[in-house]
Amino acid sequence: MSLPEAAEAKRAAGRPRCAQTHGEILEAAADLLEREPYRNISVDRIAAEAKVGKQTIYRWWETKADLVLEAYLARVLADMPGCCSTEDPMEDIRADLRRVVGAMNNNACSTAIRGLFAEAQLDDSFRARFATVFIASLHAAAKPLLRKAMEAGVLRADLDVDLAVNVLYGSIAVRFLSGSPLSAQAADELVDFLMPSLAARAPLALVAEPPAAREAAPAWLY
Amino acid sequence: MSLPEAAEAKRAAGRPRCAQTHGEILEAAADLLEREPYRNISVDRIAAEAKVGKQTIYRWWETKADLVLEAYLARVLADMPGCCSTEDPMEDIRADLRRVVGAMNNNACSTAIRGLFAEAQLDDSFRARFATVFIASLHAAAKPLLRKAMEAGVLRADLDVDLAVNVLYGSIAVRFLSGSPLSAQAADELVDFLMPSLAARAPLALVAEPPAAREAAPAWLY
DNA sequence: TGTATATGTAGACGTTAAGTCTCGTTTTGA
DNA sequence: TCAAAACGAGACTTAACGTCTACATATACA
Repeated sequence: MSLPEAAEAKRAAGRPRCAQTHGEILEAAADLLEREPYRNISVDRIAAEAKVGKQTIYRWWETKADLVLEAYLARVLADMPGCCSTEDPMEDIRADLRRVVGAMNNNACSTAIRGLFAEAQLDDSFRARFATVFIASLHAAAKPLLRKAMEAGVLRADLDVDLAVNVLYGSIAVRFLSGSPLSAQAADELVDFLMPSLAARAPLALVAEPPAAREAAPAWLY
Repeated sequence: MSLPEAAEAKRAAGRPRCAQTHGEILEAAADLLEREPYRNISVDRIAAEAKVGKQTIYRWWETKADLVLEAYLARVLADMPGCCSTEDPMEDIRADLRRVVGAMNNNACSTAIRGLFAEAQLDDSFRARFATVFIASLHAAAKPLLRKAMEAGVLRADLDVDLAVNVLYGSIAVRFLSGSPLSAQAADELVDFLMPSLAARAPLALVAEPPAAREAAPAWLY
C-alpha cells in the first residue's frame, strides 16, 4: 500500500487533460438541463452540444449521472442566490428552505434533481456517490444555520441537527419527488409546524430520552 | 362527453380478457421483484416468467412502471403485517412507522419502491399516477391512526394531519431514497423528536397562525 | 530531436430494453 | 357460422449507454 508518488503532482507522461474541455462539457450539460427533460438528455447530445468526442466525456466521468451531478453542483447550484444572513437566525433558516423550494421550482434544478434521484434508485454505486455529494452538500449548507440558532438560544441546545435537517428538508423533498406543488408559504408552514420540536425550552417531558449521540453511520447521511 | 354505455358492463364483442392471465403476470412481476434489481426486470423477462405474450402485458398496463406499481400493491403490500390496533394510539403510530421501515428493508419492497420512484422522476405522466395510488395509499393508511390519537386527546386536536403524515413518513422516505440505513429505532427516535409538534396542548405560542384550511391542491398530495 | 504516452475528435459498434406490430390461434357474443 | 377481441410467440423499431477503433495533437523524457 506504499504509494511513494501519491502525494506528488504525479504528472504522467502524455498529453495533459484540458480543463477547458472539461468545463465546456459541464456547460453543455447544464444548458441541456435547462431546456430538456432528463430522459432526452443523452450523452451523445451532450457531446454534440459541447462539440466534444463522447470518449472524452467518459474519460472525465464514470457515468452520465456523475456528469449531471457535477454540472448541477457547478452551475445550477452556483447560480442560486446565497443564503443571506440576517440578525434573526430563524429567518435565515426559513430563507434557506424557501431557497430550496425555489430550486425545486426552477427548471434546470428540478430536471437535475429528478434525474439524479432516479439514477440513484437504479444504481447502487451511484446512490452512494450521490449521497456523499448531493445530500452532504445540502446538510453542509443547512447545519450551520441551525447551529447558529441553537447558539442564539432560539433552538434547543441539545437539538439533533442531522435529524432536524432530515425532517425539514426531507419533508420538502418527498413532496417534490411525489409531484406535489411547492410554495414558499408551504416552507414557512413547515417551520411553524416543527417549531415546538425545534425550539428551546422543550416544554413537555414527552421526549423519553435525550437524543444521545447516534452510532456508527456518517452523521450527515440522514 | 356523453358516454351512454359507460355505466353498463360494456361487454364488448370478442374474446373476454382472462383475469387469471392478469393475475399470473402480477405474480411473475412480484416474484422477480424479490430476486432481481429493478434494472434487470425487463418486460420480456416478466412475460417469459409468466409464460405470456408481451403484447398481453401491454394490453393490461400502459407501461412497465404501472405493472410494477400494481404488483407492489397487490402482493408486496398485501403480505405486510397489518397495523395491529392496541389501546395506545401512539403505539399504533409507532408500529406503523416501524412497519414502513421494515418494508424498506424488505427486498421486494425496496426494489419496487426504488423502481417506482425512479420511473416517477423520469415520466411526468406516471408520476401523477404514482402519486394518486402509492402516496395516497400510504396516507390513507396513516391518517386514521393519527386521527384516533387526536380523538384520544394524545395529539393536538387542530393537528394538520396531512402535514404530519408528510413529515413523519417523508423523513423516513428520503433517508431510504438516499441510501441511509433504516432501523426501527430510528423510527422511534423520529416520533420522539416530533412529539412536541404533534402532541396535544401546544405549549408555546410559537406557531404564528393556526394551520387554517389549506387551499386547492388535493389534501393527501402532500 | 525523436519516441512513448495520454488526451483530444469522430464515429462505428455491441448490447439491452421499451414499446409496437404481425401472425396464427382461441374464445366469446350475435 | 362469423366478426371481434384476447391470447402466445416473436420479429421489429428506436434509442440510449458505454466501448472500441482510428487518427491527430500535445507533453515528458532520453
